[in-house]
Amino acid sequence: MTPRKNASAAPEVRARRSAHGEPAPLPAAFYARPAEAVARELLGATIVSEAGGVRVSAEIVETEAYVGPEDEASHAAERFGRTARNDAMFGPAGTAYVYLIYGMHWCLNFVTGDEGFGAAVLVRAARPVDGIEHARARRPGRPDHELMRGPGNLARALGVDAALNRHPLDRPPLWIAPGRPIAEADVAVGPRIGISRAADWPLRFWLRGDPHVSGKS
DNA sequence: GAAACGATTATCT
DNA sequence: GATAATCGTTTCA
Repeated sequence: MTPRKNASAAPEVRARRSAHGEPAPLPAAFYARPAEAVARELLGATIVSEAGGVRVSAEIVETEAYVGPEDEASHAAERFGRTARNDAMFGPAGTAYVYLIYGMHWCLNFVTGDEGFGAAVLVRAARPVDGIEHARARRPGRPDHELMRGPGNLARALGVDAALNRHPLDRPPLWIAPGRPIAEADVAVGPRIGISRAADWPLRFWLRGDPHVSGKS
């Protein structure tokens, strides 16, 4: 059987700026492509969160792609179908999918591909840029390079929880702006972390050698 | 219904 | 390296 086609149109994404000098958010078209391409290109992009009324921004340094119904490690794998938990993953590209793992940690994902397809990018780690004092307050006792290291920690430091499930990622209180371009030589690719099925698929992307990346230090 | 598990993290030995 | 924390979802009877 032929797998359903994911969207593949490559949008022209330029870092336009608003009148206030801030980069315009990435448009929905950026996300309406295969999850692995979006995951790679999100490296170096900026997350801005105003959740909780305080502003925190960070540069994405680690992502994972969950590529569609054939991906057995995905919450949107074919054997699950569309359920109450994973429903947001089938929503429009460029919206958030936020879920609770191990009963205590929120994980932030960006929905990719065609609406109804079921793919997303998990944001695993970032480097705090602005509002780091607020991130420290949410992660007391942690050194700065661990504030957003790991998906649960990142969500905590940014104030992300279920209230942001399905939120469009081009507007407050949570949006993504283009960041610095990352050369291919600085990008590492390998298997995803913490999964048992499709454990060898190389769908994790990170900045080589960056101390804010999760995993072994 | 009941039991097991999970896209994790912190802490203990 | 091993394990507790903690709860919604999934799996099994």
